Amino acid sequence: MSDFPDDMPFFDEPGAMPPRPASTPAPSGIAARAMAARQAPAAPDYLTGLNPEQRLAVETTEGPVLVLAGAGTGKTRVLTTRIAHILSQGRAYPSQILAVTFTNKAAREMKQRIGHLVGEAVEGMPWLGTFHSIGVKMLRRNAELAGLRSDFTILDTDDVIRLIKQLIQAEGLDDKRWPARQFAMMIDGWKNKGLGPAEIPEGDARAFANGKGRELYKAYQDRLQTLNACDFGDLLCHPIRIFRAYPDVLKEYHKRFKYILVDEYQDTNTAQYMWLRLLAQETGAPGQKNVCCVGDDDQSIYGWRGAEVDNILRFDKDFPGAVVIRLERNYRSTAHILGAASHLIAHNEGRFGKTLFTDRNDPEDGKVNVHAAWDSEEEARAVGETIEQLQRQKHNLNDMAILVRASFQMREFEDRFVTLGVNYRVVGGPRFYERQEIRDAMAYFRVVAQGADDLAFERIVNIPKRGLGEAAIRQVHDTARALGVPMLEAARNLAESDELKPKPRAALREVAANFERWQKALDNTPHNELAETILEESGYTDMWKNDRSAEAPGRLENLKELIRSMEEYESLRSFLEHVALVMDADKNEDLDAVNIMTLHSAKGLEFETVFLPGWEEGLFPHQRALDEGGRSGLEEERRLAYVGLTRAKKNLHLWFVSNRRIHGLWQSTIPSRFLDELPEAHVEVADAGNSYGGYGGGRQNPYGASRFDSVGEKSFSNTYATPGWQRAQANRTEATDRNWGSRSGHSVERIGYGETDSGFGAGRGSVKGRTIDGELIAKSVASEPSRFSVGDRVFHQKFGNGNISAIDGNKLTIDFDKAGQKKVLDGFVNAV
DNA sequence: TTTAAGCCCATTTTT
DNA sequence: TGGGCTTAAA
Repeated sequence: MSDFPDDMPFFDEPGAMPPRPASTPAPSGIAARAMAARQAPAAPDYLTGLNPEQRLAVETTEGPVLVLAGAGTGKTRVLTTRIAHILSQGRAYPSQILAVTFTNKAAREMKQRIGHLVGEAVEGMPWLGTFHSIGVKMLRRNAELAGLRSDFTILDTDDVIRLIKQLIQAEGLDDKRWPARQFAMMIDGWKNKGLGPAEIPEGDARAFANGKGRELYKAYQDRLQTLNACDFGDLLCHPIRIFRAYPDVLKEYHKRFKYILVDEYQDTNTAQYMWLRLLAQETGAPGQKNVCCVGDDDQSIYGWRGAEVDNILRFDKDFPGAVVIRLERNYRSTAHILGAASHLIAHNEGRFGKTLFTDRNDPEDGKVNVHAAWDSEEEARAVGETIEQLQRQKHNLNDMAILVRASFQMREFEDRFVTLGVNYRVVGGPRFYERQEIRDAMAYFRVVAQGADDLAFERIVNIPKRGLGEAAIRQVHDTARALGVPMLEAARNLAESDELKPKPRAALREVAANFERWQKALDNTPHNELAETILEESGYTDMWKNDRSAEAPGRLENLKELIRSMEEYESLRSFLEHVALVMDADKNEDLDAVNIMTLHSAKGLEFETVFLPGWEEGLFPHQRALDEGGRSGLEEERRLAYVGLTRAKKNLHLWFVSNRRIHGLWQSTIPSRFLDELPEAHVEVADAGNSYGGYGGGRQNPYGASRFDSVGEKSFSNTYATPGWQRAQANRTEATDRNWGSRSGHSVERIGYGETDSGFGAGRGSVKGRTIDGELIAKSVASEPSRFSVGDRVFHQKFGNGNISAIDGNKLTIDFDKAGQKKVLDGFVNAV
């Protein structure tokens, strides 16, 4: 409630004036640029050190501006300096600037860096934050226009799923057949597009719950309203609806915001776009549109969660007369790394087209290294060796990162580092506020703060166990519905009646009495003390103290940490809001450790040395991205590769393996097409040593020969001078057809493609054809009976000779002479 | 209420 | 293959 702006004057009092180092009055528009151009003697120091493009992006304050900022070109610097510039020129008060980011981390960083430039004035920037945090702020001011009270609760995904499950059951639908999780995702998708129940496409509405999708969505929204709650999507959708229905509300914001800045514009979804467009119709004065969007279309990697690259691509159409500024001078990476990344990304269509360059020219800089390994174990071992080697040369582990496409790849590296005794940290992963004990504790607090929070109530009413079974909870639920009151109140009523058996009645009475007492204490007890009391008196801490499992002590520790962190907030409410919006917890930076994370979570980061393992078809690009996204899916994968490459400052190592175990089955893999899209001049194929990394042995790469087919084979040198290098794109399909055309001949070895029903992406039972560049290149033949029988002697590329001991469809269990019993797909073995 | 056995699933993730 | 989750049984 602390930052609830209603107690503040809408426009700022002069006391909030920013420092104004420039004593000259601020000229506007062209005049400003003209003055800058003639090198005004009093150029403030924050401008020094900017390159011309950056400076232009900072100083073009009036009118719409799109800054296309390539990786490592100083994007954040431009954004923060621009704000500092606006402030110190006296063009706006801090509270008249709307600055939006996607993540809390980005917002925090921005705030910090502006602080360095302008000092205290940052504190007066209440409208710097994530889309969602700003959305909440707006919604709280006008909650009643969305049918909510201003103290509404924000539900997390967990709550949402439980709520939807209840609704599905209430409709008399089978919650197995219609999973709540799936419907939650559908709702999320609709809200990403800004669609309410009435606006969703008929097809979507029919696709769920026997055609009841729309009704269910409606029921969900109604339920949220009675609960006085919002989901994440609503934090933007409600404001959009309010802006449209109440122009005077929007008008106020138009008057208020003189400058709008948006970070990572390529990641905006349709709802965010609509929200922004409404606000950006006017900034400060009639006809004025001071919107500055910063982004990089080449780093758009969140299409799968609703981001529309199109938003950035059509910026100049949305805002006619927009100035487009390209930042292409890279300050991060070596020329080789940039060359490799640029060449790769050039394979994408539908992009603005930027070419990163650098002045850096150090002959010491090595090329990008491509390595082959036999399997993922060897891959991890080799990466580990390189890391130890670097460590011996006094490199910090903190400066190294392993970026994987999918998190299952992490395990092998972790295992390896454990045996080597190398420190590592996994970035991302399950977060503090998502832990069970934290959520439970938060549920207690939520009920205390907002008695109508039924979802929170239901979560903890029987935790710790109080003998309140399903039946009793159902009764509370039904009573609450019947009386139209929150469950807490219904519980109180029931405890006084004799509708329940003595045991649950007593339990309910105690719970109700507890909450009543805590709620009373809320106003006159420091909230962190109260929180501790709640957890003690409810028996929640005891529950974990009595728990003998290995995690219990850690959970108690987390609860302590939770209480400790509450001190920083002035009220229970503001703490709850913080947790709802800021789900991240900080990692231990003190420890020197190798960073392991997914490519997605690496966006925005940089490391001296980067390892990119798993560059194989099916994994990267991921088969599922190709199947579901066609050509645009492939392009997004390529952008992901680009993001990966551009994280590296000096050293970059790419890896691919010939064999990988997927879902317990060994699959033979072929090098990623992205490897072939790297330019020869900047890449070095590292010696594979003893390992046989080639895609040889008579198999054929269905995408046509690749220059990586024979890495490690002695008949070829380790260079690019392999025959496959000149492979034309057209040959790819041709070669593929040839390959598949001959598949019925037993002499031709088959690779695992198409026939697998457990391979990448293919669904069980219903095997899809494989799609590359959006075209179907091969149909599955899963129905084909296995050409082997039990007892057959076969040869496997990885495991050698063995006898088949069992056959399950196309899955063979084979007793190998050397490797022991393994399960493999029949496509990977040959009759001997 | 707790434990064991079957069952389904298997990119990426922020708020 | 292996983890998370639901169901069935004690």
